[in-house]
Parts: sequence; C-alpha cells; structure tokens
Amino acid sequence: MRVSAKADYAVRAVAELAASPDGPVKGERLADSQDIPLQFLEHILLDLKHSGIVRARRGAKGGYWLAKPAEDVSIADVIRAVEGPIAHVQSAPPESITYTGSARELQNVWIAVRASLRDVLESTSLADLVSGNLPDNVQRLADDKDAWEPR
Amino acid sequence: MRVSAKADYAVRAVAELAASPDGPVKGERLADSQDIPLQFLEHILLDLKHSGIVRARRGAKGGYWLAKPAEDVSIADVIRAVEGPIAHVQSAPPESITYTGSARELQNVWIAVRASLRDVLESTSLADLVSGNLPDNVQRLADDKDAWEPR
DNA sequence: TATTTCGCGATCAAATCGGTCAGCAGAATC
DNA sequence: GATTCTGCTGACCGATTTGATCGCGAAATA
Repeated sequence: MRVSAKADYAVRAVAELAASPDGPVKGERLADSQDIPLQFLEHILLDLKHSGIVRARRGAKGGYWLAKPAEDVSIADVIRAVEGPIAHVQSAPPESITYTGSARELQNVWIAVRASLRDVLESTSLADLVSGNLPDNVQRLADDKDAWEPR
Repeated sequence: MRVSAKADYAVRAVAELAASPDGPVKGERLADSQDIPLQFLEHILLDLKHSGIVRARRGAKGGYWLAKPAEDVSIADVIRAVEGPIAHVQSAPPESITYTGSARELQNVWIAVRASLRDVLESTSLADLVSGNLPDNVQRLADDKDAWEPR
C-alpha cells in the first residue's frame, strides 16, 4: 500500500505540463524543475505517451505536452499508466477473488479499499492539482487534522 | 498501490483466529483452512506476535490466539504489522514531503489518499470482518455497483 | 548536414516478494 | 527424563520489482 517513486514522479511531471499550457516542454526542463533523474523520467514519459496521456515531438523545439485538457486527466489515470491497476490483491483484481471460511467478507473490504482510493484519485484532475482547487471530498480529507498524524 | 500476499494472508489468518475464540489454534490448521503455505504463514504470525496482535504457545496443545478482543483489532493494525506504514510515498510518510512548483498541492492529495485508506481499514475490526457486519462507511463503498468494475 | 531531442532496449545493483529449509527452544505427555 | 509436539528464528533462494543509467537509433529542426 505504498506510492512508488515512479508514480510520484509521473504525477509531478504531468502537473508541470499542465501548468505549461503552450507548446512542448523539454524532458530536461521537467527533470530540473521537479528534481527527477532525467533518464528515468524519460521512461516514465514514454509510459505516459503509450497510454495516451502525453504527446511528444523530437528535435529542437521538441518536448512533451498533455494529449488532453488538464481537466480531463485524473491522477488515477497517471498512476495506472505507470503502475498498472490500483489496489490489486496478490496481483489480481479484488472482484475476481473469492474467500472462504472466516475471511468470506474480506473481498468486500478490498473492494471498499479500491473504491475509496478511486474516490480520491479519480475525482482529482491535473487542473485541480495545479490550481490548488481540490475537489470537496479530497479537500475535506486533507483538512482533517488527524489525517496528518503518522501511525 | 497494491495489497501484497503477505497482507492478504495476515488478515485471513487473524480472521480465522477471531472466529475461533477458545484456546490456541495451531499454525497448521490456519494454513489449511485458509490455504496458505505453512512456513510462510509462520513468519507472518511471528510479525503479528511481535506487534502484539497475536500470542502463541509452543508444544502440544500450543498454537496462536488473539492478544486482544477481535473488536479492538483493526485491519489497518494487521496490515501495518506485516507491511509497515500505510500509503507511504517513496518510503516516506506523506506529511514529511514538501513539493515545489506545480506539484505543490500534491502533498494534500497523498494525505487524502492515506486518510481515505484509514477510513476503511481502521474502522473495520476483525469482529466486523468475521461477523459480516462491516461499518456503514465501508459497506456503502462495497455496495456501489461501480466499485466492482475493473479499470 | 549538424544538432537537438525523444524512443527504446539493454543492463545493473539493490531491495522486495513469496517461499522453503533446517535447527533450536519451550511445552506437554509418557 | 525422554520423547513428541509446535512455535521461533535466521539463513537462504529464485524471481520480480524498483530505481536508475547507458548507448544508440530515429525524428525534427536549423
């Protein structure tokens, strides 16, 4: 249940793209501004390109840009592009698992876990992220003082 | 953002313990009833013992039992015992990370992610799990038809 | 044509994952 | 006290993942 460097980098990179609306942004500039190893970032951007989130052009004046309006790209989209499906259990989607005995209800718990993650990650678009205007449900969660407590 | 085999096994094992209220349950019986490799399970049970969730006795008539009432053990407790902190980003707790530039708001998103996971995993106790009586917020999430859709 | 920049596979060290093995340490039984 | 049962624990293992670097090819521009 952790967020990988790859996912973190990916979101930061596309956030930077969402904030640079006009024209291609070079990989190097993304790497610099978000302090991400350039060559690692290029692989990530390739993943993002393959899943249709960014587009790219080579050569001088080349770079990366969002393939869609920032409002139409959710953080969930970005994470799935680089990490694969969210909240799989033992590499299988929770809806495909059946438990027996005392763990019979566990499937519902994993489904709820996935749903709650989706509630946050799918409702937040890149536009929300860069504007600082997070969706109400997300902002409410982040405003809870208890949410900032380590455990 | 996935649930490891270890975490899945751990929850299933303690669910089995929660449903066997009287006396120690042998590792072998837990392994059999939940179809978990015995020797792997023993390591997991050791983790659970070290974090005070389970107690054990050796020898004939030995086995494992819950150290606390099933109502007082959350699924979050179990996952933390075997996987460590929930929703860390790049191995660091989200409250300790500061982002710059267009990603400045990202910290709030990760905090919200952790909070939403906690809402599910900390509110659900082992007693809830084995009784099938999940907390309202969890049951609501699991009842949403959309939550069962793969993506 | 030269330069710039992305595309992409190969490779790499380290960590993690899922799991097995073997031997030791208590607890009960005979 | 000896034996048996069962948990305790560290070592180990192969495969995969993680986080990253290298090198070269292929476009795009100047």
